[in-house]
Amino acid sequence: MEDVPELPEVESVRRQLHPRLAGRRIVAVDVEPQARFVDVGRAAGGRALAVTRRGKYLIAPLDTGLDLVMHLGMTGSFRFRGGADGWVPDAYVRATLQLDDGGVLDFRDVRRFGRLTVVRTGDYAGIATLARLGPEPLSDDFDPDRFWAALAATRMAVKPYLLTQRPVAGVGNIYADEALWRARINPHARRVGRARAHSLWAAIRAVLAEAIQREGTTFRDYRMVNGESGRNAEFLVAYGQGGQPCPRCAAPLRKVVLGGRGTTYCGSCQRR
DNA sequence: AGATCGGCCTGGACGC
DNA sequence: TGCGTCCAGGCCGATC
Repeated sequence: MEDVPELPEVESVRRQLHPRLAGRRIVAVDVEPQARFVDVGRAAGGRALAVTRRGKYLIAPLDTGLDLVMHLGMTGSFRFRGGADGWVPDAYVRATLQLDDGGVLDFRDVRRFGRLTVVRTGDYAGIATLARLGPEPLSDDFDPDRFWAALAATRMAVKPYLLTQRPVAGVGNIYADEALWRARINPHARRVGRARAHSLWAAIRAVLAEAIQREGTTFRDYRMVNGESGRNAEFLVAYGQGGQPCPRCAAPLRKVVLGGRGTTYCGSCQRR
């Protein structure tokens, strides 16, 4: 069971990172040499205008015509040194930003799946998933009929398709299982009609909005910038609940591998 | 072009 | 106790 950061976790990080980073000039950058860190040194000298989010990506536009694009991967977190939370850097700090107000921001990432990339403003062509990212689920751009059309246009099973980030941005393994359970859709389903697509559309929005209110799901690794855990884990009804009775119909929840990912669902009340 | 699959990376859980 | 093996998983790139 892994608490990989998805949209609610990344949004919770963004809300704490923005006030500390926006308006600050990045004085120096120190990254460990690694393929997943691309051109990060170019961020030095730029002033961060904001910290925004698209799907699971954090984006800090700089006043130098560049964007610092950040992805937490599986275990990534941002922490400031010298704060009230008592954070001190450990062996898992992979990158450090020095700010003009004396702030020192560490990017900690045990498994090194996180990515930091500096690109020209808005030029995401070299970041394939970001370039093809679907609409933000909690914005008006996420339209139920367009979502239905996207599901109808693929031959993939619905859950792996959600994980591609193309029909909608920011849904990962945990919230895909939760939303499919709530919409009563079997994750293997390859045909999703209009009414069911609309149910899934609503379920995705509800599941993500509730998780944001609880500042994300922490099992072990996920932390916000202030070091605190999210409070959503105890509200999960599908993910990680294999073998437990379905809260809706009491049949035991099944745990399978689908598209190479652990998947928990109710074989009784989630229909193909 | 869309779909599929292996690889990346590491600590922790598990088996003997 | 200690060692080996397996597992988790977002994204990317190669391949069909």
